Amino acid sequence: MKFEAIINHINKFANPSEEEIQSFIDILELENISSREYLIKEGQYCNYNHFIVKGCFRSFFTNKKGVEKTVNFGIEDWWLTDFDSFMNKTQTQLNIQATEDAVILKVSKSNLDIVLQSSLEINKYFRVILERVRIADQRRIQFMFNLSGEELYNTFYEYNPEFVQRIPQYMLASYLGFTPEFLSKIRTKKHS
Amino acid sequence: MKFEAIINHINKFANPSEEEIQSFIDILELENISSREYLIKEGQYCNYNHFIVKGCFRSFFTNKKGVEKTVNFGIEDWWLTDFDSFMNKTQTQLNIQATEDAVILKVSKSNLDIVLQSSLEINKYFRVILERVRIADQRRIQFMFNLSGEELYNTFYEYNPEFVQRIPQYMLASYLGFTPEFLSKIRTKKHS
DNA sequence: TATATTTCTTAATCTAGATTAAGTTTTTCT
DNA sequence: AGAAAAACTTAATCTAGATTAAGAAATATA
Repeated sequence: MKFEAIINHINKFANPSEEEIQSFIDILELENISSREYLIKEGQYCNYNHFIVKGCFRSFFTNKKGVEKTVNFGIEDWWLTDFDSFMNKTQTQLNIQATEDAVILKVSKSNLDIVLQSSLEINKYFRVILERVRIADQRRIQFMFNLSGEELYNTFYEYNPEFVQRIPQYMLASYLGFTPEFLSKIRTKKHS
Repeated sequence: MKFEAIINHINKFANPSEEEIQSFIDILELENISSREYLIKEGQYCNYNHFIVKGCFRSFFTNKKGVEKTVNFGIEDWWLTDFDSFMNKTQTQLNIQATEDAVILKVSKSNLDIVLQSSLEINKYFRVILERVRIADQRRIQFMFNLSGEELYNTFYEYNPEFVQRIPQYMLASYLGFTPEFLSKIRTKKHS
């Protein structure tokens, strides 16, 4: 059923009782999102955290020159939100957009806070996830520092071959921190 | 006394009982670190997380060309470790070094896990801290994408004027992602 | 199945920041 | 206080990747 993915995910990182699972499930809202639809848009208040059951999203902002910069991707079993807006109730600078038809489970900050007030294991679940996100962020920062554009692409391709097929190249270029033209140059080089 | 800083910090983000605080305090080890001493070195297993009571640290790795790249700084009231090594029991690629005489409280993974097994509020404390770290990491990634070297320096200076005095410029340059020579150029421009 | 829109490629030119190298200033240690 | 080490500056040259522009493929829509 519809909560299978999230329950499996929770059980992978914590050991909640039936009641703890139930209290969490009760506050989730299922939603279908079409390709290119937005979960949140720049300027809004991001009151939800979103668990991706199916599909792919990107978060991006538009810089001074009007160029879209992809900050993150999210696929199945990832949580996606703008934490700054979600936690601090500030206006978000990010857009989160579906890159394909998707299904999500969303949870509001206020409901989540209530559950986190009384459930040790749900706290643990989010703590562990955040630890893993921290590791990923640190690794990404290290890569950005250490690798040339070409090495970044090759490394990304090596670890996520199927994902490269799943998204437009210009989004990947933006995520890796360079222009689509330069990515095109790299790919020509690689495949010849 | 010696646990004042950490207790205040915990109470800022969670609401632990006396017993929860005590169970956590019991597993902390106080340590004095001299300037330039290492908390961990590349190749070691990083079994501790470190809370900085006093002083300043930098974490860095050495790239293929032998150049040191500063990944993070930590000052009073920050936790510092290599999460990848700490969580996954892998060899760390990072060095964590004191940039001035320091006092830390360290906690081993195994002891921390025991406390986290039974204390909701200590789980919450670390979850909330990690949420804040996530926000900082995301902001940093956005800055790295969006700002020129000069803008990066000016922004950093604006938000951390006192900190710029506290560390050698070449570490800051490395943290911001460019060379000390380029930072020198920027500063000449700024102050003339 | 044709047309419009989006995405990708190629190539010429340009620029932010790297590299190298030498000299200067500051800090540390005895 | 003096020597050695560490940190910072300046300037010339070089390069990875940006920018601009125009055309070609691929996808979506009618």
